[in-house]
Amino acid sequence: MNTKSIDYQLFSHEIIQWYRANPRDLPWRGTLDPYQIWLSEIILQQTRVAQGLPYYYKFVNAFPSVRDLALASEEEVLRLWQGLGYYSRARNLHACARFVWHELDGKFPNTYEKLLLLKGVGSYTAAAIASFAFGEVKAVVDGNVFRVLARYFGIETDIATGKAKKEFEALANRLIPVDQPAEFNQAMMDFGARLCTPKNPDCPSCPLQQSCFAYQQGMVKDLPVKINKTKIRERHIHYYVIRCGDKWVWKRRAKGDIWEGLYDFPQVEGDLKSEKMEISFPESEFEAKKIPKSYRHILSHQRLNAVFSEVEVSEENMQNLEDWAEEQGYQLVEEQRIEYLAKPKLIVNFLRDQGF
DNA sequence: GTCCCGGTCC
DNA sequence: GGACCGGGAC
Repeated sequence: MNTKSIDYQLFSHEIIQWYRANPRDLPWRGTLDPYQIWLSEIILQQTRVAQGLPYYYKFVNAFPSVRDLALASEEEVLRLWQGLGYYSRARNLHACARFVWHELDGKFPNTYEKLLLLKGVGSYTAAAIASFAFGEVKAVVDGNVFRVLARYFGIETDIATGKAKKEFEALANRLIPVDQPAEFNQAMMDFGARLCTPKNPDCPSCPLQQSCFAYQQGMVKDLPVKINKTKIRERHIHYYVIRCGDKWVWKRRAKGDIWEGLYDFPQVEGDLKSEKMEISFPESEFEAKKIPKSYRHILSHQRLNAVFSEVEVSEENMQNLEDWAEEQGYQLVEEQRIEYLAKPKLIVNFLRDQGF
């Protein structure tokens, strides 16, 4: 860190001044309702505002209060979350709403420490709710804050480490003014999202340029330091789309893999993109028709290569199919109910190509 | 296509 | 520290 004496007040003052002139107009700002603030923060975890915004509207519309969310089913919540990714957020959101409604008399915890005990609420989200809804003096540290502080103060600690988390939280909590914690937190995030951006930050119009370590040292593009060592796993999946009459065979994905709780199809997975990945039916031989188009679906840590085969089962084999599905833990779903299943993006894309 | 972005949990 | 998603910039 820059060891020259640090003017904490100058930094905080300038950030807040900048924010007052350049606030983002977001629907959850201006409310003090912890439910709406919590909802927006969970949706925005790992998600850009532009992507999260339509989901925020869908959710406040469908579930205007924590009670409405608590009384919904998990399937309903997952379906509304469909396409947003990181589905554990939706499962935790629902579990948390139930907890608040049934165990806490519908009242959100009102301190940072108590908020931290909620599922899906970590240090960032707890600080956000505590400061925005309850005026607690607790600094948020998200990706924006890491970047702004690393650049301005010249901190070279790898932000992927636990050490960095402690270090940046300590610094942010020294910077946050006791008389306007919420405004400071909003300001830091907006400043990082709109001016001090990851690529091509707008240094020429930055009010902190003169005292910014990175700018003065020509290190803006080198900070923050983030050592990415996530290795990407390649997977090959052969999906079987099995139909009988107007019923389709679906599989609810289990714990311990991607897309937990969402629906896709019976599948076989192989190391190579072998044509040999075949699903085994009990007795009858059903013909699988390969769909020519293959799909590549990229996650942060996996590359999925998916192919699909269609299996048309004649109606006289319905009972046979039902028995087999039951035994395998699959579900038969009528065609008109498919749109209500929560499905991964890959499956939504596939269905779209099939005309659904 | 390739690279980059981001909170919480286990 | 690694697993968890999808989209946007280039």
